[in-house]
Amino acid sequence: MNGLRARLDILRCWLQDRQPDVVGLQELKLEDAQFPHEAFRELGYRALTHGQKAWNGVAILSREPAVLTQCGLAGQEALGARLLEARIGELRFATVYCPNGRSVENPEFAQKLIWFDALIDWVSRQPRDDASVLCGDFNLCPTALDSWNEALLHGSIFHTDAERERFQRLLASGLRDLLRAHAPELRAFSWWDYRGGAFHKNEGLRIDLVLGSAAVAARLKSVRIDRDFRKKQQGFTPSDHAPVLAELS
DNA sequence: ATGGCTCTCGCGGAGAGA
Repeated sequence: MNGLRARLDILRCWLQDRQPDVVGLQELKLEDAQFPHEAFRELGYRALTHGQKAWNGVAILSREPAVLTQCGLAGQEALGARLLEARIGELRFATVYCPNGRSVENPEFAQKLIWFDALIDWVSRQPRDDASVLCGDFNLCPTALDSWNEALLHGSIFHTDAERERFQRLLASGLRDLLRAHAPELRAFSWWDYRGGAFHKNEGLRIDLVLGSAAVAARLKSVRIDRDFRKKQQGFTPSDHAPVLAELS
């Protein structure tokens, strides 16, 4: 996202073009009082928000009424506003902005792992038979297939065994990586660095994921990464992340 | 990738992102 205020125009284009029912947003970089509810209301969406000044921040947009069920990850508030969950009809929908970690040597990396442990605890306590979705910016590549250059980057940030072990524990708690459920061997990225022409060289990472419970996976029709919106749209600067779209029956 | 963009805060340039 890189800031909702800076990306509101291109987000509006995307909502109008793709017409999603429910959306998870990450990296709002604004306080709740600054959230542009009216802009979304005009497009038919209501919003739940968990923001903070300048950094982080998550939101859920929906056409149907949403009931807030979780705001923030318990015990991890010091790492910022990074988790929000709501019930929308029969669907439990959570979105996360997982910590970056900066580098393996940085103290923030250890904090990232602890944050993931808290996320796994929270997910593990949820009912197994729910239709539930957990989506967002996970700031890790689940497997070698999800990186443009595993040989170069293995062991560095997003590519460590410690991060991947956390991700496997999330899956073990009863979630499927929906893009992999739909396309086990597909090489597809969701993020490309702004610098050095990385997008045009397809030097990207798949770090933006939609996870779903068995009940959701059974209803899965398609998942795709909306690469077109990593490009400039109507003169509006894109995020360095592309949206990920999952279609359920 | 030893950091070549693009944000935020706040009025210059530092810090964060991934």
